Amino acid sequence: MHSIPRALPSLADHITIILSSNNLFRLKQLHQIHTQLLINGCVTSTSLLTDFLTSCYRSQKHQQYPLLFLQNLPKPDPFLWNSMVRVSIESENLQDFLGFYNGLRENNLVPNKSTISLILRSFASLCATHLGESFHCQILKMGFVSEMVLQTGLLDFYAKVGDLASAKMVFDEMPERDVVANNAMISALGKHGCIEEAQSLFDSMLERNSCSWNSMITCYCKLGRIDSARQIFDCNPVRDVVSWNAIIDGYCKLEQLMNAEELFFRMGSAKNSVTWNTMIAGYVQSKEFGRAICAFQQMQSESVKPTEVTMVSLLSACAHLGALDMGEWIHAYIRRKKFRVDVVLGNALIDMYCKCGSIEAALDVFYGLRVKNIFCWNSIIVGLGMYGYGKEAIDVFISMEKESIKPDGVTFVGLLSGCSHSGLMSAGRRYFSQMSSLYGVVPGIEHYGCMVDLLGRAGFLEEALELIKTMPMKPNSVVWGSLLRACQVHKDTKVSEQVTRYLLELDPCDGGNYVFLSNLYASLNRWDDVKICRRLMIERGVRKTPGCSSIEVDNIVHEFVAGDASHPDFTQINVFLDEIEKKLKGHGHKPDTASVLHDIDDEEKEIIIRYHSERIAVAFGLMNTPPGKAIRVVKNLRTCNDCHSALKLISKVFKREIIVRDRNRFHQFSNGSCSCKDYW
DNA sequence: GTAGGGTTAG
Repeated sequence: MHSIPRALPSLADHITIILSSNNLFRLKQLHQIHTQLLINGCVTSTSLLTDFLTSCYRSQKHQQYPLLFLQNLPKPDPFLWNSMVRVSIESENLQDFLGFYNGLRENNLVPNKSTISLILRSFASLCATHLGESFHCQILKMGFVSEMVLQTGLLDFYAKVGDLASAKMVFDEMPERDVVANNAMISALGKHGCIEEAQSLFDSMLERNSCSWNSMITCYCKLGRIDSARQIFDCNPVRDVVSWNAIIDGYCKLEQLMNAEELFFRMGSAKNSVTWNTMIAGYVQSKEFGRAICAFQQMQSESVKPTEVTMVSLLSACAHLGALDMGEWIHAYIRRKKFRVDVVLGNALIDMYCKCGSIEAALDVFYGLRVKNIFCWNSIIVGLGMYGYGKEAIDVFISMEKESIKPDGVTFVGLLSGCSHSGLMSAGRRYFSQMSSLYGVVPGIEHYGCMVDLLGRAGFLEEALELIKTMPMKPNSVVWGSLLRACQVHKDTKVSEQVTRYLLELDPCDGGNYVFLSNLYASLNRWDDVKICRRLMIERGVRKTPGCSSIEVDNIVHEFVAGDASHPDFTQINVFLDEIEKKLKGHGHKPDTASVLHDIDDEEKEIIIRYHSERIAVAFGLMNTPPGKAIRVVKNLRTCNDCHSALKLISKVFKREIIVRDRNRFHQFSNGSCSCKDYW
């Protein structure tokens, strides 16, 4: 009689202690509780138990435990089962979800309404079309037919997975439609571009709330019809913060930042975190990375709480800028604020670390992610390839296969370019031939591009040319460019001329092609052809993209454009560049001027090369960072031969690791050599 | 219910 009351508080205390100490890793204690609970016939408070089981599940160490526990209960508990179904689907773990869901059904229980809603929403966001469809059938069998909330959930599910026909069917079958259902249908129609139908449904509605208006704004924005969207925004009688956010986003998506900002500033203190996120994302989409970071600082000074979404945009900005310090700061901020690192944020971190030159940190994040989607796998495969870790990229691909993730076109771009950067000929050939036969991914022009690059670099110029001639699509300038580059590396001038003519025809506006061609002629001392090239550029109004390099020092990104003297420290940098040059010459460096466009004398050429933007950025880095700290530079173009060999030497002479991200890949210079093994 | 985020060959 009194043995149970005595056992109960101690049991509850036990759970509370474990929960509060955050120590869920003691299996022994778990078993103890488990046994006691079974003996007691589960009389502990359900909410405490729910906390306990969900914490177990979230702790990652004993994820299998809650299922075991529930299966062993003498009497099935609908609340506990429902909770676990919700927790597992919330963490986007379909396998666990199915385990709990099937367990629930096997115990003759039914999911409750809120569980069903959540499942439908999760299926929608996971695009789990088939699961959603079969779930729909089950809901019908369980007799939830006339529940308006669930029908709206179904409607929303079909809308999100892109099945407009089913959405319409659910909608038509609804005995009555409230404003919520109508709104869901409007947004479904809008997503499929059926704007006329959406508009007429909107016009026919007797009751409209702010969501109805906002859905219409979004519909027009999604179609790029910003003027119609603005009209609705302007005459919306129930304008709320969402209306503002929607229209601002519409402008951002069209890169009309001025219009977006005008509204943004007009909002004053009515801005919420979504408004800020929209604007920050807008800056990032328009490649205004610095302004994105400024906006974030302002957001903080106005005490608006940043969210996971803010972090994703900021990380993307860092990735583009190559701002590792800033990226690391954001990562620390994410940890400090205990933001949930889901697949999207996780991928943003992986991408940031990859693009900022810290592949180790990228791998850490990657392996730390419990749920990975195709984007995460692709990011890390592409990343490894960019560093010249082709073998490792293949290893990751193999484990991706083991986890039954189906590779897509991007995966193969990463894999093939990785093989190309590492000179893995046979692996590259094998994956190229397998991608359609074994994996069902039809090679696109980008995959042919990778193969041309792979073959060309390895010196199989004829085979590369043959591939271009037989490929099922018209070769573009990238493909010809790869071959041309290969011709240059292998000093083949026979194929080059033929290729260049195609190139200029295909892409008469790309300044890079002219420069390349001109340099090729220059290296052969064919100065008349150089002149023709330059004249063509002037005639066609094509300009060489100026080389631009950036380096982050103390959280500020400094940009240097080749030959540009506008940086405030320019004079000092210049003096230092002279010093570097002297030291390099002392170590036997001979300037290689082949990449200089102009027909000018050698001394002048050397000066032009010395002012290549990456050299300025590296000099600036050497001057402004403590000894031993790695120097990380991001360049918009490909590094020239001279800079490449100079940087190798600088890394040795100044005892600094230098990491340069150029247009194609990473170069890790250390103690006189480069990670690309001069194969780039 | 409405708003915000990620990978792609030279």
